[in-house]
Amino acid sequence: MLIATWNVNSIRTRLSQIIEWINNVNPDILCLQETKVTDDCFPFESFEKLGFSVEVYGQKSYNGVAIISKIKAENVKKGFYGCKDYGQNIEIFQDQKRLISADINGIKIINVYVPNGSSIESDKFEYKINWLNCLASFVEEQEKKGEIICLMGDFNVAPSNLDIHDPKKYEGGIMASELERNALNNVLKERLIDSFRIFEKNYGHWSWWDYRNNAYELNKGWRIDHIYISRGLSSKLKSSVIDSSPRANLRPSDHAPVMINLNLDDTNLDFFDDEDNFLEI
DNA sequence: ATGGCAGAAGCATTCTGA
Repeated sequence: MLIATWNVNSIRTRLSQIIEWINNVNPDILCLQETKVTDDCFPFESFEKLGFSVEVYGQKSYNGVAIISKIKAENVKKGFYGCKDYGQNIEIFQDQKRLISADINGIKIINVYVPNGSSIESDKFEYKINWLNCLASFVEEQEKKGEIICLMGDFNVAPSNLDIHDPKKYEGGIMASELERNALNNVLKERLIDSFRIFEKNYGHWSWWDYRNNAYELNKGWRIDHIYISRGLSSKLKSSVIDSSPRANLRPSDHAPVMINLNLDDTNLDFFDDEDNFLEI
């Protein structure tokens, strides 16, 4: 089963590119961020005529998330709920449509568009940290219920300096600060694994390139789009890749899709064989 | 160091993104 995430930076502007990508890659689940449309304007038919079901949680101009899936999503929930450890009222997050979750194939799919935060000094930065803390509580509750989780999306955080083309230049700044990394690690704890880092340990793999300064042509990128999976799913994980090819399109999104392949059929796939040390991360 | 680019709203220019 192929599961993908892609910040498309406007579903309407990117629609033909997304359809082309689906036809090439044939994902089973595609989580989108920054759709930038109200739900009544979402182009449902373009996906439904390809046999996908569509769940959306959008707003005008900003944010917006969607789950496109071959198997119909069950128990679809829009926004945070049940964040018991989070002290503040979750109502403050409801006006920004940044999270949608659903059950597909026995997996709790959680699709997030984490706030950017603007700059460390900004009020938006505080909002970002609070949002991540609320997400930590949300994931905690899901885990307590015994859910097997696949948490993916645009996190707007580079987990380590290996995930930034010039870590010295951006050290301590937005998407690279210790506060953000700690907040992200508090979401993951020991329960969720960065699927990409199971296979690739080295510097030099990006999911986002700034539109400015020829960043894509110069390959000056960041890895800020992630797919995190429950440890219990790790034995099913066959691959995790960033498909940078759509970033070379005319009028591209500034983000590339990221995807994993899960082998849900073969329950005997041994993840800890003699050659591999995948979980030593 | 600064501004560079892109999208939406809406029709000039501002806001936001990362």
